[in-house]
Amino acid sequence: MSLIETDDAESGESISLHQRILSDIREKILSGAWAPGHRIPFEHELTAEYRCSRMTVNKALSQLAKAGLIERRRRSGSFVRQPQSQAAVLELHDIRIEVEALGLPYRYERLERLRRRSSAEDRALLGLAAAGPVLWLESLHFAGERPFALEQRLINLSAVAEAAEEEFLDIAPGPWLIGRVPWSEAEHRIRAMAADETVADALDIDPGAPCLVVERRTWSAEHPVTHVRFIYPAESHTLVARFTPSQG
Amino acid sequence: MSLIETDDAESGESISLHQRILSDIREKILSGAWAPGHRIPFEHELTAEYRCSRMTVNKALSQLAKAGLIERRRRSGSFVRQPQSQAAVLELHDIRIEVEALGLPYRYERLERLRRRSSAEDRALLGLAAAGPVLWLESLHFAGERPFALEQRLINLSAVAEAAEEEFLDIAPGPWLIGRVPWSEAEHRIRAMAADETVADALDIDPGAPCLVVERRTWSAEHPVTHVRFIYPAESHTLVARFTPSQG
DNA sequence: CGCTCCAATATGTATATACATAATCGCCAT
DNA sequence: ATGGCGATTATGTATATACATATTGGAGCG
Repeated sequence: MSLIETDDAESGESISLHQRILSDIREKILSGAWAPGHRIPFEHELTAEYRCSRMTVNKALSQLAKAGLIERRRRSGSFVRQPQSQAAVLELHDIRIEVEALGLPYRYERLERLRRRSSAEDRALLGLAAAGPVLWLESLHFAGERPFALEQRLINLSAVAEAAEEEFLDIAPGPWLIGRVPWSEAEHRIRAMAADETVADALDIDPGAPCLVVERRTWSAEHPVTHVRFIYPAESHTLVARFTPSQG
Repeated sequence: MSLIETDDAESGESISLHQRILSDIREKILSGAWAPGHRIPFEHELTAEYRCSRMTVNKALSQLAKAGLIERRRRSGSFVRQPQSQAAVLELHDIRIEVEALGLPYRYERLERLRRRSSAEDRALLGLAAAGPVLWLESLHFAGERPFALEQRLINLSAVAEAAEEEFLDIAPGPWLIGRVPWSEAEHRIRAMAADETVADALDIDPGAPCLVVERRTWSAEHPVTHVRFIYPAESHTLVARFTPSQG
């Protein structure tokens, strides 16, 4: 139990009150129950509803505002903002961070791991001139219960020999590579794609449903290191890149 | 000035203390002054340094932790995490240039032009607080014979009054705006979408076909200027962003 | 009628305090 | 030595309070 006894019947959870307010409101917005433009209850009303102090409510609302889900206006209240789909920032390399930024529990699952000599297609993807050993990995990233992204990755074993020893069962290839291999150059390709049967199956969506595909090739000092393809269900994901010409 | 007088000589800024602590620490990390693994000062030390309460420091550190810049461990302190925040900045693209880079003849066609008072939806898209006049434009960009992209644009006439005089029959809104209105901030949202009937009709593709949607909001000195949505048929377009880590 | 100015109101930021929780350090007994 | 256990410590979350700030709506005046 927490500091204060909220004498809810439904509790049993050990999450903080702050987290509960946050996810309650987020759910109302994402489910569409509170449409864009809707005024969400005032802080003092939520204070009464959750029987907590204004600071706690304020912290939750401020967080939602910073996440871009709501907009706060003095003297007027807080309002649901436009986009249904939440933001994952293009700068983030790490899907775990993207998912956790959404306030959802993250889970990683390796589907397949295959060591082989590079095919012509592999070499095209990696930008390799000569044949050599590569590692093929397929994994799923979950946000809560739902698949968040399918990852298909090639690692050039000539550049990262140690990868051959790693099973990638407990750690995703992305975080593993970072820190081990400093990258000197990267290239992103972003496009839309209809889910084929394999992808639809993995992501638990309908075949033909639109997906966002982000492919990244990375080089370390002229040597191709990895090629990775992230496939996101369209409705679950929007890339956001925000920038100012001079300073952030 | 704020609630407390920090009697700094360097101030003059009206930013909150919380913001200052945040950006101070962020800067130390991003500049490399505090390397990954470095233990940043304890909350009570920062409390002394900034002459503020623990809550204020705590809020700033929690925020940095949520952003993934630092890691917090009970009884041990807070530590700098992996730095690699790579900004994948997309260029503000000019469709004419994209098309001509493909070696195809470019053509522009204005479909619709409507001056109106901003609806709630318009204000949400533009990020406007108050109502005011806006200009709605729908245009098609062709590569050779085929539609290359559908453009749907809102211009905030309170910020760019001259736009009301322009018909946009011979010049696309993008090039027109550039140079006339210096932008201070921009935000890209990229996602996949299934073409609805209107879009499918305009782009001459099948309804339900996957499309790449690029939305951009632009501000000029805090004032929302324009919101534009480019819709590309999936098979015709891939965004490419190539970059090297500038530093850190 | 329209303009100014003031009070009311909701959010923004900070304070001081309290207790919970997790991890570590060191003491002590076996 | 060594294994357990309590004290210490840093963070986590919540409280109540205070005052700042921006904006809206209305009263009052020319």
